[in-house]
Amino acid sequence: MNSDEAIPTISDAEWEVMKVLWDTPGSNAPEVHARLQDRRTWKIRTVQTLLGRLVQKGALGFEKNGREYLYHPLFDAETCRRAASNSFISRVFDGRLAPFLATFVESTELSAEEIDELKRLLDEGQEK
Amino acid sequence: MNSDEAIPTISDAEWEVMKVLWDTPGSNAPEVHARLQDRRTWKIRTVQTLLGRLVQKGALGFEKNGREYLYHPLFDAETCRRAASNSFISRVFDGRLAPFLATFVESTELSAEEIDELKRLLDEGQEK
DNA sequence: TAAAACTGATTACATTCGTAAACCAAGCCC
DNA sequence: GGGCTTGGTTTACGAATGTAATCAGTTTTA
Repeated sequence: MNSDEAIPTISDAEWEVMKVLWDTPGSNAPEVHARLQDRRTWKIRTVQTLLGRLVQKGALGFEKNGREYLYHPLFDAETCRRAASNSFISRVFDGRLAPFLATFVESTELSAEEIDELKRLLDEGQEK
Repeated sequence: MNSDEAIPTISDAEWEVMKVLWDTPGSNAPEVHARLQDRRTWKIRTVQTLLGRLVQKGALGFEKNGREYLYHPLFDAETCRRAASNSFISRVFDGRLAPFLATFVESTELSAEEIDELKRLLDEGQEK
């Protein structure tokens, strides 16, 4: 799994494809297409275009297996999510996490259970 | 301040302009340009284009003052940030906030002070 | 009052993105 | 063995984005 190279920028539509391949790496285009059925109404051509672009960007790799291509992520999900999060927080919240979290807390979009879970997470972080 | 209408989608570059106008609403193009000097090397033409697009999108309004236009946001910052955050979290984290926060906690990108602040925020949310 | 300076409007142009259709090669079916 | 099916490659095309240059109107200035 690559970790040194610059993490490519992944577009909205491309995220869906990446998520499928993190879940089941080594899928070919029809398989990815099938696994997106419930969320997106994309034609298989659309999925192939996205796969091709992700390969070009260096986000995906593939091996040929006979005439089919088996795609797999070149970066793990954590790495990509972290990069996207940092970029988002810095763009919208000037890099400050607290105001971001405050947005959710104040708008009561969090259940009591979620709040507990988040507090537990923070506790764990503090112990390290 | 508008709050009923659909919140427009604001692009990366446009966020910078919005942030200036939330800070000092009623600025004209040259003023916005000046306030961006430290962060961006945009020409004033670029800033004017962004202002125009934001007006078109319904994110900004303006009044004429003689020959100059004074721009002001039509949505408050909280509203826009919340919309952007929801969209981001649902795109990248399938709508679940905990994994997002875990990303930051695990990567030790948070100082002890920040963790304390976040916990305090969560406590406040819980009291409501 | 004619030129200079300031401000906004219109037009431009290359990239990226969303969404494919068209085209082509390799197996498979009869 | 010549289509039909399946899988991938190339090309397309409009909207959004980043980044302006040019044009035009107004006010100030020499």
